[in-house]
Amino acid sequence: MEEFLKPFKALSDETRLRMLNVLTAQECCVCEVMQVLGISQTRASRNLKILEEAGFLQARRDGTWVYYSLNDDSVKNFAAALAKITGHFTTRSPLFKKDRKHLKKAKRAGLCCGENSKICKNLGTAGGNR
Amino acid sequence: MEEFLKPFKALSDETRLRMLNVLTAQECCVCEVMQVLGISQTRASRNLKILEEAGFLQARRDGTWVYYSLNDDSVKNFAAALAKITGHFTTRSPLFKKDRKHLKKAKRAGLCCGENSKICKNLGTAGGNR
DNA sequence: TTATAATATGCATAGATGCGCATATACGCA
DNA sequence: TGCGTATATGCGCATCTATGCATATTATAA
Repeated sequence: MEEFLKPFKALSDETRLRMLNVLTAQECCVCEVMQVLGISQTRASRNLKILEEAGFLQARRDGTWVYYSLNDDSVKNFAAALAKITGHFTTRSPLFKKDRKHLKKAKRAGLCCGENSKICKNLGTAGGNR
Repeated sequence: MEEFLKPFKALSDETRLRMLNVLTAQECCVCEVMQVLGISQTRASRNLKILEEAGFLQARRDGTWVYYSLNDDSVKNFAAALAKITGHFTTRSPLFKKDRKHLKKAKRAGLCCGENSKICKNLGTAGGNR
């Protein structure tokens, strides 16, 4: 997965949002999370890991237990970045930059609409590159 | 889908992030988006709609064309909410509130670990409610 | 070293998601 | 009213995701 997508994917799941909600209040071990949310051990462990790998959580081992806690800075930084989609994410992915370039070059008149509509259609069908 | 999940889901896709990136720069019709990103018409239309339904975009019809533009407030509000996961999202979903309650009631000692570990295991296997 | 508890992970599967194709709909114009 | 262009959508399929089950791994203590 594209690296910059990770945090977005991590947040797109109810279980994981519930986890953040709980961990915002206090650090918890896997065991506690699973009980508070009423979910299985596997589910707790896996989703905590996903949040950790996205940078939102940090893990701390204490004997047999692994305690997860919110990386508050990470959440705030991410939120701040999101607030100004422009620029920030652009610098993270060459694809984003390219899109911007395309946009600049394209004057609306020439881009689509009117006599160029065939280009439009061709593009539409040309795909297949899922 | 849970309503509060919508914006998160909407942001968890590369195509849609690219769209936001472009629409941040200027309002575009579907036709333009598909050409700038080099994607099919179907794909453009569908994903723009998803972003719109999540509240990030607004659509404006002008004759045959539908122009989409960034709802900047929406993005900023969402980002602000995300920055303080605590509280804000809690008020959006009863499930979130419930989790918090569980957490408060539970004293760490009694929650898991040690002699109560069986409860842990039972919970783990009890599931089946995917 | 062996037993036990907490956590992580390989594998299989049901459900969600993304997208192309074909087609429907919306709109302007003759 | 009929036609061309732009956009939306039903359907089907390939892929991704989340999860349970069984099992491995890590750590503690006897």
